Amino acid sequence: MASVVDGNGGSGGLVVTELGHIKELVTQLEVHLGGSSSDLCKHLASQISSITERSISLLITTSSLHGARKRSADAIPLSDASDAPFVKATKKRKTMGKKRREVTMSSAGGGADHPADDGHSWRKYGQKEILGAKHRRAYYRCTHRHSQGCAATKQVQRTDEDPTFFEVVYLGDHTCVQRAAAAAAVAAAGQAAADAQAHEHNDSPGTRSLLQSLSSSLTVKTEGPAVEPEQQLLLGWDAPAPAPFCFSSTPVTASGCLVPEHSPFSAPSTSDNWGVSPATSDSNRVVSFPPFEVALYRSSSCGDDVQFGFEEVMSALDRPDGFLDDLDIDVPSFFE
DNA sequence: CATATTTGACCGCT
DNA sequence: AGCGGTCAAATATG
Repeated sequence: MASVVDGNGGSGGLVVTELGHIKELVTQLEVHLGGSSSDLCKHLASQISSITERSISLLITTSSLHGARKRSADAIPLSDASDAPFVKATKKRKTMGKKRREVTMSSAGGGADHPADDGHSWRKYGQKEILGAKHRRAYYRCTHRHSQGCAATKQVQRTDEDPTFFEVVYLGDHTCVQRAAAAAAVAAAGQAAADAQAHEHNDSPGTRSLLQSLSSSLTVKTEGPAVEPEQQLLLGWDAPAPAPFCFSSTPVTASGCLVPEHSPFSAPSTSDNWGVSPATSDSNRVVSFPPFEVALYRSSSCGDDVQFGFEEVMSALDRPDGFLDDLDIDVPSFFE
């Protein structure tokens, strides 16, 4: 399932969070069981199922990290998300202790040779054949490494199982101010959506790939090649919220990431909890986000930004250092 | 010309 | 010694 791994041992915390969600959902389900809305019950049930799967997967992934942390070649994980060893210290900078986050995502629209844009600008600095892997791994660093000393890097590698998916490992936090890119992405998405709306049967490849790119950039790959929209929720997003990102001016429904047109927020019942960023210059385009993780974990990395690229949100899902460490559990022993 | 990518060499770790 | 990660010169791109 959701292959998002926090290398600082936050998985236990995530699992706890997920289990909390499950409990909450079960409670709701109980309330509605005798009631009128069988649809609601179905919805809740599928939420529970989906979150449970995520939790299980988290546990599996984590235990494979714990148990087979030596070399990647012999540690073929159940999910394809953890085949890389921990980043090792090399020449210049110690990378040990960097935050590590793994995401599996589909290729940018139409099977490009790179995953969808994540809102940051990256500069490739190397690639390597990796033992035991079918595809080479590419290494990227933040474009602003020199100008702003941003130490964020990422590694991108096609998965063995499905070459249209990429495993992306993010290392370190962005310390750069990267608002332009995110704003551009949002604006572009809004523009593309506006275009699509204007010409109803717009099939222009440019627009399509832009939208595809956007939507796939917002998808955390879960278990298999075929991903249910229900399962594409990012870890920890609150239950009834259908999508991690909502662009109020984008009427396109793609992969459950974008919302129906007239409702600014598609979350039916909890939308009033959502934080709303007021800040795109165009008042028509508003980025909204569920309050929970973003409010709680939105950390330091990019300052006071009001918009969230994919990376920002993934970052927001991370706990600040030390936070919830007390809740960290020894997953393998927890399982036994 | 500035900036990005490619690619073999290099380095540190196991 | 082998591997993965990075450097940096050469090359490509705009």
